[in-house]
Amino acid sequence: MSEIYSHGKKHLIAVDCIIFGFDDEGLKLLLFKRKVNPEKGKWSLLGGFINLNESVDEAALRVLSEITGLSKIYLEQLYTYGEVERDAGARVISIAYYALIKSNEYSEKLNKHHNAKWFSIDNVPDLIFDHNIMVNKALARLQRKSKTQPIGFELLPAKFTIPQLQKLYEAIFQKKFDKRNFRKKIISLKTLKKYEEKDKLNSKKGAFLYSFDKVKYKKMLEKGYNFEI
Amino acid sequence: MSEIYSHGKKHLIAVDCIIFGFDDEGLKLLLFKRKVNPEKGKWSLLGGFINLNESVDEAALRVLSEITGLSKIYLEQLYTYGEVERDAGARVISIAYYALIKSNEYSEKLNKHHNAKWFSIDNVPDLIFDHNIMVNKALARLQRKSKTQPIGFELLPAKFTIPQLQKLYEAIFQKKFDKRNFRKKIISLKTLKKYEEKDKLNSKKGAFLYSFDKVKYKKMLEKGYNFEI
DNA sequence: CCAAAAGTGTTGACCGTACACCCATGA
DNA sequence: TCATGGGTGTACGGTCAACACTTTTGG
Repeated sequence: MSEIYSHGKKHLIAVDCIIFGFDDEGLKLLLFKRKVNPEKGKWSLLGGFINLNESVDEAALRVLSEITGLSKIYLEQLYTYGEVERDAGARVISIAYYALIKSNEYSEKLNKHHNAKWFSIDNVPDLIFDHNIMVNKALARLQRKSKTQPIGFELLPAKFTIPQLQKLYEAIFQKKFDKRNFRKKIISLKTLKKYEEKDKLNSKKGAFLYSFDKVKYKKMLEKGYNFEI
Repeated sequence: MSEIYSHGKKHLIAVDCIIFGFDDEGLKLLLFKRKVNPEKGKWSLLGGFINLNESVDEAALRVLSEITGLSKIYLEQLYTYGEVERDAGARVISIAYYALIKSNEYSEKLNKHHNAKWFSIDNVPDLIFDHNIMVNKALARLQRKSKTQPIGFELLPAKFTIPQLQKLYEAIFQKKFDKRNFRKKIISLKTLKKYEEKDKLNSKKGAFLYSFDKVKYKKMLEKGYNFEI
């Protein structure tokens, strides 16, 4: 090893995951009751240290799948937090990731086992360290990305209705949309496939089911379409 | 220290800086000839290890100001690169930052001393490790941010002309704009202050000088203005 | 039969884009 | 006087935002 490397100081590096979910009640955040000191018993994001033989992305994926049991998760690096005193226990640099989980693929049983709980995005409790800052940044990122890319689909089941999709976007952007304009915009993207089936869970009339056409979406992205609503 | 921290493995953490500059010839990148093995003699980004007693942001700023002699630099964290084998010399996790430098405040003499050289953004050589990937991501970020925030100003002297500003935006977005539309858009933002002086370096007629009004700009950002051209 | 959610079109305002000529001046 | 870059206005088309009524059907 070149001498320059031996002069570098070594650090503890963690990953912390902001886990978003979505259901009838709106956008949710999965939080965990901390099991160790300091700050034992307080709510926190899911975290873990990075091993020597895994990449940072792999570490985030490992931590997530250990807890959720899911392997196909939308996961994206958010930001790295490196203040010296950010963690009261030791100097730890934390690389934050955010994940989007399809709630219908996630088992609620896991929560009791891990002391976890879903919180509504507009009712997030005080979290340890700088975790509230991470959550705010993740929400801002989700909003920004949703304007140009349909990542919101990652939070919905494979088949969904347009009113359901609208509720998702209203939850992400925290504002209401006109349903005629919303439908018009979504349809104009030509990336939805309509089914004959209806979902009657939320209304007597029933709403047609749609799915998302990934091939058409990729073409759309290349052309530089703007998903803004 | 809680037991959990002592189980974490420690890593070498570096910062790497993508340094942008701008002059008559266009958008530039400051690159350095590597002085150590492996890859000695190849071009690379400016980098350094993070000390135990400094935050990650502070480390990036320290590395930058050691080289450029500048202290007021626009600096923003870009992304963290954590593949196990990304650095051929050792397992190093690198936190990339990008910097915008006003070329008139930067002394060209510094370059010889540090084996550094400015490269045109559309003529970047092969760099060590994953540094080309970092550069591409930084340019994409600069483009995206420039659509909603006038960070391009960080690359210009305090007083500049509108044709100069247009050249900067054309360099960032790598495409030409209609000068009437550009001027109209920029003026409509109402964040420029016009001076009576003219700059005659680039034309016989001379172009009026402007400066950027940060107070008006901040108000604009709160209202959510779109800087897109 | 009625409550509740799904579905449907039109219009005006604004913004982005395309486009051509005159002005000032140093050489 | 002329070559060079600086400066100016208008018209079209597309996208966003506002707005109200009909349809379906389970209870």
